[in-house]
Amino acid sequence: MTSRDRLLAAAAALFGAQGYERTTTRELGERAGVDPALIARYFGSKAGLYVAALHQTDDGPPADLLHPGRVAGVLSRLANGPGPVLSACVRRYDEEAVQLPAEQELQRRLVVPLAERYAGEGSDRPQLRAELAVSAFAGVALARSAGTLETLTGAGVEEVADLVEQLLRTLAPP
Amino acid sequence: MTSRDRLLAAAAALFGAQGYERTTTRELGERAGVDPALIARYFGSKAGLYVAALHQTDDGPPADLLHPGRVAGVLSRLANGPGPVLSACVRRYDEEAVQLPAEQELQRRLVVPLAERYAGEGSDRPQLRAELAVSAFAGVALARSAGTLETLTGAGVEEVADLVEQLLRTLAPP
DNA sequence: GGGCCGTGTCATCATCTGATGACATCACTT
DNA sequence: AAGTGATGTCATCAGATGATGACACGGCCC
Repeated sequence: MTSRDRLLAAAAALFGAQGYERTTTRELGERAGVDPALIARYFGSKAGLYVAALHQTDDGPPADLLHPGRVAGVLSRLANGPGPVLSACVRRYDEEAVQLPAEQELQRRLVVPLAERYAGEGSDRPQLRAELAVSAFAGVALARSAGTLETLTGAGVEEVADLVEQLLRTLAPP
Repeated sequence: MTSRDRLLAAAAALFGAQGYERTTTRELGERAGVDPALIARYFGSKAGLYVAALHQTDDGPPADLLHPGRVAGVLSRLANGPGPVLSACVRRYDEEAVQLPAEQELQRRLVVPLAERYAGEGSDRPQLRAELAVSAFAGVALARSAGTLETLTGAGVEEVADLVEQLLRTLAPP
């Protein structure tokens, strides 16, 4: 594994677990077992590394959140941290070079698929409903991984996923 | 208005709009028209000022989110920023002196009232349902105020409030 | 060997941030 | 007038952070 790849892996882990601002280039370097100056060499800047890491975990055309098991899947994958995409949903970054790509990923991976489902089911304002559903889901997922709400954090994935799916379905009236 | 009060007002505004870490003592001082060193004098530290500001906007016994008009009320009050309490729902603070009081305020103002309503309506796991409802609400409110999701941010308060109330009611099965 | 390029190391910079302590100012009391 | 305490001002510190540029090493081709 090249140093570049090691940095990408460290970025995915640390940015995902702690968010962008709270992750320092020194932490990234240490985690990757690599000199932090290599971030500048390979990605130009910390923001560049963030964007590269964002586009790295790109697994094909995304399924919408109401696809069976998807909510539980995302929730359990969040055990190690909220991930960069959901974090972007509830907060605004100072640097445009970070904010814009994060917005696009959020739309592409979560909002658009859900909006298409809602539209297909004949709901009005499918885009609004989808964005509302995604932000509600993000709230639950982030709160769960933040640990601020003890009962929510302690509950099982299936139990939470069930309730969340009820919510998402509520937004698609027949 | 004393300098102390000016600092409290600035804290409520800036911490609410930008969050704790992204607000500097110099900003607080400038906003209050006061020397930043006074923060240390009156509140001991930046964290002390945060906690004081948190407990300041303490308006009696809080109504639960399903109280008519409450969702819309909170949403419209969030025009100037997410506020310190909701922000605490989805992120964890490094300093315990900040994290713990924020958790308590969140429970007292939003979770407990809703849990009592759910319990009164005979739902099982009322605490879990309440925490899930609050975190979902926080996600929507924060996303709306962050502006990451354009359609959600652009939608009217009443329209969003209607949909959110549907969500909260979904969590209380008859 | 000699030149060249990809890779990595290191020292260092400019900036920001929270905090501190010395000092000044002013009102009020004695 | 002298003392005292509350209030405010200022310079400055120590630490962290992102970024940069000079330099070293190693492989490779001519």
